[in-house]
Amino acid sequence: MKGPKLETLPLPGMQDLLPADTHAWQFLERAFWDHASLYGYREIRTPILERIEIIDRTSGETSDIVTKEMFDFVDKGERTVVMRPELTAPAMRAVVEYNLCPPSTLLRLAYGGPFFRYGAIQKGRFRQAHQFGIELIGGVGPEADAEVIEFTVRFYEKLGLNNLVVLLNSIGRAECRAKYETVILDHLAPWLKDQETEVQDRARRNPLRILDWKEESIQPLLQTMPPLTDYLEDASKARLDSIRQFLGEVGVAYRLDPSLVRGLDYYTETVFEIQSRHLGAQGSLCGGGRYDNLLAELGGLPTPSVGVGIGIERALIALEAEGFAPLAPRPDVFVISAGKDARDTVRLLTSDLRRAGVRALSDVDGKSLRSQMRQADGSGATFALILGSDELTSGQYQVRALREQETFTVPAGEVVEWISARR
RNA sequence: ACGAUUGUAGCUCAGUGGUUAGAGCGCCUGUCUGUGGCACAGGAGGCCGUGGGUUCAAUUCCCAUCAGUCGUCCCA
Repeated sequence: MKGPKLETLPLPGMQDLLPADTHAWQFLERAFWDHASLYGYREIRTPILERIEIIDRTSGETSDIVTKEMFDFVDKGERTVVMRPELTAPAMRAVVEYNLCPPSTLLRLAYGGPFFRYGAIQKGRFRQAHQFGIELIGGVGPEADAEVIEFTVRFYEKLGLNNLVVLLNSIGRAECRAKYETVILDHLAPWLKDQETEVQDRARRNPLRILDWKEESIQPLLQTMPPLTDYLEDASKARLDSIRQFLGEVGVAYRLDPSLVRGLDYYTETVFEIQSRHLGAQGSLCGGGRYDNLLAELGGLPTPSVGVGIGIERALIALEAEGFAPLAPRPDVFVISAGKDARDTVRLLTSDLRRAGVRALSDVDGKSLRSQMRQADGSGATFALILGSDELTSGQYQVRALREQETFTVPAGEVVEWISARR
C-alpha cells in the first residue's frame, strides 16, 4: 500500500520544533508566565480560528495583513473563517462576549500562542509564528501605557537580552490623525502626481503609512514634512509626556521615533516597538500600543486599553545571537543490566527510581553491557547503575559516577535513596 | 509578489557527461567473556529534490516545477 513518496516537509513558512528546539521554547514560556504573574496578568486562551469579520473590523481593511496576508477559507458551514493573524482582536472579542471588563474596572490579560500570516518568508518571518502578549484593559492613565512598556522591557532584561532599542511614538486620536492625513497628502501631492496609480492608491488608502515608506525619492519630502507631533491634541501630548516621564523614572531607555506607525489600524495614541540590533531587517522583537476604540468596534463598551505582542521566534533568534544555549535536562541515572539475569531487576528498579522522582533511563533491547554504557554516556546521565548476577547475589550494587569516573558500592535497599540524594 | 542563491548519506559538505557516487562527524558491531569517553578495524545508511528535454549515455548540461536560505516590501 505504498503510494508515491509523500512530501514530509512542513508547509511553507511552518516549522517543526524538534526536541533540540523545544527546550529553549519551554524556557521562554516559563519565563513569560512567571513574569506575567508578577504583574498580575492572567491567561486567556481563545480559538485559533475566528470569524473573518472580527479581524476585518479591527485590523483595518486597508492593512497589509487583511488585504493580502490572511489564511482564510470557507468552512463546511459556509462561514468564512480565518486563522487568526494576531491575538489582540480575538482576546478582545472574548472580553466583549463575556463582559470581562465592566465599566470602571481594570482587566489584565495575558496570552501566548500561534498566529498566521500568509506573507513572504525569510529570517525571523514565518507563516505560523508565535507570540506572547498582555493587554491592560480599561486603563485610561498614562501609567497603563508605561506599565505595558516596562513589562516588556523587563521581560527581555530577564532573558538576558541586551542591545535593545525601545521606539516610542504617539499617532494621536482618530480626529487628529484624520487632520494630519490631509496634511500628509497635501505635502506629498506634487510628488504623488508623478507616481504610478498603485502607489497613489496605497497613499490614499492609508496616508499614515507613508511615514514608513522606504523609497529613496520620497525621503527628502518626509524630512521637510511637519511632524505629527505638531498636530497632536493636548491630551495626547500630555499622555506621551507622562509616559516619557514614567519610563525615565524607572530607568527604561527609549527613543522617540516620529515615523513609527503600526501595521494594524486599531491603534490610537501610544505606539511602541522594541528592536534588536541582531536581527537586521526583521529587527522588531515586539510591537504594541494603545487601542481605545477596539472594544467598541467589536460591539462592546468603549474601553481604553493598551497591550503588546511579543514575538517568540524573534526573541529566540536574538537570544541565540547573544550566545544563549539552554541545557537539555539530563538523566540522573542509567540503569544497566550486565547479562540477562538482571533485566527484570533493572526494569523494576528503574520504575522505583522514577516513582521516587529520579530521572532514570534503561535499555529496552537487551543490548550488550558495552552498548548500554555507551547509551548511558551519550545520555549525559550522572550515574550508571550496573546490575549483574554478582550484584543480585551480594545485594551490593555498583554505582558509577560517569563524570568523576568513580565507582561506589551501595546496598541494594539504599540505592534509590542514595542516588536521589546525590543527583 | 519580486530578486539572488542553494537542493548529493542522519548532519556539514566534496565531486564527475561514462562501470560499484565520496569525506568528516554521528550511528551500529567488534578489538575489550562484567564497565563509557580515546584509539584501531569492520558495517549499516543515497531514486544525487521532482518532472521533462538534449545525448549512445545525465547526479553532472538545458527548461520547468517544488522546497530551503537570504534580501526588497511589510511585520512578530
